[in-house]
Amino acid sequence: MERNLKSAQTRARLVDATIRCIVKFGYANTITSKIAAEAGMSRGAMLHHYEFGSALIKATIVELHERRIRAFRRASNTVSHDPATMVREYWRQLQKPAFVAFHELALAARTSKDLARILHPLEIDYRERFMKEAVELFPEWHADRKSLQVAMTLSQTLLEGMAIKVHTGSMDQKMIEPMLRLVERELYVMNPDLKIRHDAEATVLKGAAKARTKSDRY
Amino acid sequence: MERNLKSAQTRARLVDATIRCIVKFGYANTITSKIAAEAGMSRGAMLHHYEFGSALIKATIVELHERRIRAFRRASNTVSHDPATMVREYWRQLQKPAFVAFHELALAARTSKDLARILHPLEIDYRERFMKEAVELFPEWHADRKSLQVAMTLSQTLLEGMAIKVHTGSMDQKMIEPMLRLVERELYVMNPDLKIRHDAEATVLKGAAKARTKSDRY
DNA sequence: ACAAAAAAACAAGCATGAATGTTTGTTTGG
DNA sequence: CCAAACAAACATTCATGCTTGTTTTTTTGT
Repeated sequence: MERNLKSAQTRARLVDATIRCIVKFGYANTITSKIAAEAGMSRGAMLHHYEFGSALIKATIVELHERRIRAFRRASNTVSHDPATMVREYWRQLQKPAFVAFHELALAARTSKDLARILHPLEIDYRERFMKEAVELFPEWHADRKSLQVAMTLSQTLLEGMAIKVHTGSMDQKMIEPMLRLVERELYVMNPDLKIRHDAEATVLKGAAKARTKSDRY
Repeated sequence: MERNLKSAQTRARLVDATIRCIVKFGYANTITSKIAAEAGMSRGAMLHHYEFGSALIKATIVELHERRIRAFRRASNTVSHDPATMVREYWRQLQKPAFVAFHELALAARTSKDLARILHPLEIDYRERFMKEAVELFPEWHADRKSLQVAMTLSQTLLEGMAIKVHTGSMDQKMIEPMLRLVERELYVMNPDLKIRHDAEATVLKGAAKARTKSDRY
C-alpha cells in the first residue's frame, strides 16, 4: 500500500507536469524530456512509471476529464442556483490551465486516431453528465427540455468560444465583461420560470425608454 | 513577367497544398515532405520556391488572412442586409478548410513566438476591418456602437465556437440548427431599428397583460 | 532566326539535430 | 537482500536544410 501510494504520487506529479507542459509549450511541443524536467526527475525515471509517452498522455487526458467534471459540478453544486453566479463560476474554471490543455488535446485528436479513441468516449460521457446535471439544476425547465438544452449549449459554446479567443489573442479583453452579462441575461430570459417576472419588469422599463425616445426626437 | 507568373502559380499550388495538409494532418504533423507530395512536386523543388519551411507557412498564413477577409466581405456584401442570411453565409464559410487551418495556426501561435509575430498583426487588422464593415452595414446601429460591437462579437464567437466544437466532435449535430436560429433571433432583437418595431409589438401585448393584471386585482 | 549561354525549375542524396524507446547501471527503502 | 525507483548512455528513426546534379525555359549574340 505504501509502495503503491508513493508510486501513485509520482504518477500524479508526472500528470501535473504534463498538463503544465501542454499549457506552456503546446501539445505538439510537449516532449518527454521536458515533462521529466518539469516533474523534477530523469527521463528514465519517468519511463519507469509510464512505459511509453503515449501512456502518460492517456493518463493526462483521463485526469483532465475528471477535473472537467468536477469543475462543472462545483459550478452547479456549491453556489446558489442563480444563473449569473453559475456563469461567473464556469468562466472562472475556463481560465484554468486544465481547459487550455484540454482544448489542445481536443484539437490534436482531430487528426490523431490514437487520441480520438481516448477522447471521444469521454466527450460523450461529459455531454451526458452535463445535461443530466442541468436537468436536476433547473426543475422549472422540465416542461421544455429542448429549450433547456439550447440554453446550456449556448452558454457552454459561447463561454468556451470566448476562452479560446482570449487565449489565442483574438478577442478584445474589453468585450469579456459585456459578453458575460449577455450570457447571464440570455439565461435569465430563456428560463421559463424567471421569464414571467422578467416580462413584468420589462413593462415598467418600456415606459421609460419610450419617454426618452420621444424627447430625443426634438 | 511570364516567368514571374509561372513561379507565382507554383507558389500558390504550394500554399494550397499546405492548407490541405494542415486540415488533413494538423499543423504539428504538416511536414515539408507531405506538402511537396500533396503539391505533386519534389521537396527540392519546393525548397527552391520557399527557402525554408517557415517561409511557406508564413505565406500560407497571409493567404488564409486574405481569404478570411474576402469571406466576411462576401457574407456582408453580396447578400441582402438581412441578418438571418448573413448568419447562414458566415456559418457556411466556417465549414471551409480555410477556417480549420486558420484555427490550427492560431492555436499553434499561442506557444510559438514566430507564428505569433506573423498572426498577431493580422488578427488586429481583421478585427478593425470586421467592425468597420459592420458599422457600414448597419447604419441604424450608429447611435449605439457599443451595442453593435457586442452583437458582432456574440455572433462571431458563438458561430466560431460552434464550428470548433463541431470539428472536434464535441457538439451534437442536432443542436446546430437551433443554435443558428438563436443567433438570428438575437441579432434581430438587439438591432435598435428592428427593436422599435419589436418593442411596439411588445407594448401591445403588454397592454393586454396589464389589463389582465389590473382586472385580476379585483 | 537560331544556336549558345544563362537562369530558373525541378529532383535526389547527404549530414545534422532532435525525439523516442531500449538497455544497462546505480541508489534506496522495506 | 531484493525489488522498486531513479539515472545515464545508446541506437533508431525522422524531419530539416543544404548541396549537388539534371532538365526545362528564357535570354542573348550574331
